[in-house]
Parts: sequence; C-alpha cells; structure tokens
Amino acid sequence: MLLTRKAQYAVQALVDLSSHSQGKPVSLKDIAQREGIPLPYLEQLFFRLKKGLLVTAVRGPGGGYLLARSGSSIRISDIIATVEEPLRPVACMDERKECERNTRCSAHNVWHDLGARITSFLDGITLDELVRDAQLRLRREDEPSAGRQL
Amino acid sequence: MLLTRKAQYAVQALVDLSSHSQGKPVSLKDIAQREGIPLPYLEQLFFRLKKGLLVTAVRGPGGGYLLARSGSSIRISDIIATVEEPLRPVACMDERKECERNTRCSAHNVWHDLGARITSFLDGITLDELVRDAQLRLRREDEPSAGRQL
DNA sequence: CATTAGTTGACAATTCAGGTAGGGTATGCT
DNA sequence: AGCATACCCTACCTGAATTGTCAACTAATG
Repeated sequence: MLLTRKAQYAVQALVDLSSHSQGKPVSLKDIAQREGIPLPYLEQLFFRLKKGLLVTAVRGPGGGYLLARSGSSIRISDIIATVEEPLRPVACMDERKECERNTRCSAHNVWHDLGARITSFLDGITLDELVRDAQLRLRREDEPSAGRQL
Repeated sequence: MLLTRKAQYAVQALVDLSSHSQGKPVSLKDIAQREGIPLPYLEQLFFRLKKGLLVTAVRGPGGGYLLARSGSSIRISDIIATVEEPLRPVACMDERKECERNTRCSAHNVWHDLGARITSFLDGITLDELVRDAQLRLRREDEPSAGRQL
C-alpha cells in the first residue's frame, strides 16, 4: 500500500476543515465526529500539519484550526509529505539516495520513474479541487459515480 | 510503500534468471547468491511464480527454473500481481469494491485514479526491457545514470 | 544410491501502522 | 479568579503483516 491511513485521514480532515470553516476555526472534536477519526489520533496529525505550516491553531474555547493558506495553494502532495515519511514506491528508494546495492538493482529506474509519476500526479491536485469534488458528490448521492477526469 | 520487498525480489530474480538462462535452467542457489536474496525466501517466491505460470521448474541436478514464456510477454505488473496481493494506493480501495464509507471518503476518486495510473505504468514495461536496461547499466557502470525515459 | 535441487508447510523474528494515555498550556467566559 | 474548552506534545502499546528460517519431502540425474 502506497499511502497509509495517516495520509488518508489528513486529506479527509483537511477537506472537512476547509468545507466547514467559514473563516472560523473548526475544532478537532467536530472533525473527528464527522469523519469517524479517533480524536487523539487527529491531534497527532494536526500537530504535524501545524508544524508543516498547513494549518494554524486557535486555542481556548471556540478555538480550533484554520487553513494557513488558501485551499487552492495546498496540493495533495503537500499534505501527504507533511504527515508521512517521503513517499517511495519501494523500500530501497530513499528519495535522493541511490539504492545501496545500486548495481544489483536492475529495476531501479522503473521504481524511480514510478515514484516521479506518482508525485507529479499528487502535485497536480489541490485541496480546493477535492472540496468541490466532495460537494458535488453530496449533491448527487445516488447517481452512479462519474469518476474523476484522468 | 507501494511495493514490498517481495515484489522487488521477484522482479530482480526474474531479470537475473532471464539474463543468465540461455535456454538452460537456472538454479535458485545461483540467483540467491548473485542477487543477495535469502535462498529459502526465493523458494517461496518461485513457488508462487510457478503457480502463476511465469516460470517452469526442472528438478534434479542441473535443474532450476526457466521462463514459462518470452520475456517480452511478461509485464512487470504480471510479476507483481503474482507474488503480491492486488496493488492498492490506499487501504480503503479494494480493487472493485467501493470504500465502505464511500460517502465520507472525499478523496476516493483521487485514490482510484492514482491506482489506475500506477497500474497502467507497470503494465507498460516488460521483463525484456528491464533486462536490456540492466545490461546497459552494467556496461557504463561509472557514468552518471541517464534515467529511464518517462 | 548419493547428490542435487525443487516442494511445501509451519513457524519465528521483526517492523511498523494505528491507536492510546496522559499530562501540559493557553484562552475566553462568567 | 477559576473553570471549561481545546490545542500541545511525548511516550508507549499492540496486533498484524512482512520477512526470513527450518525441516522434512519428492524427483531426477549420473
């Protein structure tokens, strides 16, 4: 599996946050309830998202989280990179570092290029696009899913 | 991580097999030594590869494994599918089955499309191409890697 | 018949994702 | 001031999957 639940949760939570915040902070409690994510786990995630400058926190009663920048400037790859270790299609690919048994790894180039494609795909989708997507989905709940354009 | 070592080993081993077999069976012992893969583990893998009709076995002294069909007709995705569970970019995507909390999964389409891209990429590369790639690499060991064409 | 080599199942070791626990600190409200 | 809310942060647990090992077996060759 390429992406763990951590990444999925993070993306879902940010879509939820973006959808429900009208300039006001959204509490993790609310997000956790709506999305079915354990609250303490969400806290961990948002700790990272804050350090990654994707969200800002407002403490105290009525507090919560806000997007730190516009949803159109947040790419899916940003979210994933913030909460997860760098994506790698296979174990031996440590981003910059070559596979230690480089000469042996006959498929090295394949894994490398696959990684590049995945990254570029996730680079091309913004949080805002996802939010729109999710809203469309809510509106036509029963229609057969149309599928996102490739 | 998308692919486990299992898949990497399988691909590497088949490249090795294809490179060193001139119509003759290649023993797992040899492959294990050259590729640095534990022999008993390789045995498990080849058991699957045989069931998947990618290789055939020859028993007894001088025995080993042969490709069951031409390297140009074996796609990387075939190899992976044979030794691993079906690829999925994320946990909730079980190939055909929709994400159980479908309505909640705002990013469902993204994961789905990502999966389609990965599959199509791996479908497009054959074992033979990898073998050629590996041979080129051996010839110009010290040159900076050129990278495979995207 | 001895040796090589694949066959097969059971199982041990390790890793890691996922989740828990539990305390802390800042803020706003009454 | 004091209390409730909600973020802050570290450490730890656990169960499952991956990875690797062991051992006994069958088949083929010389």
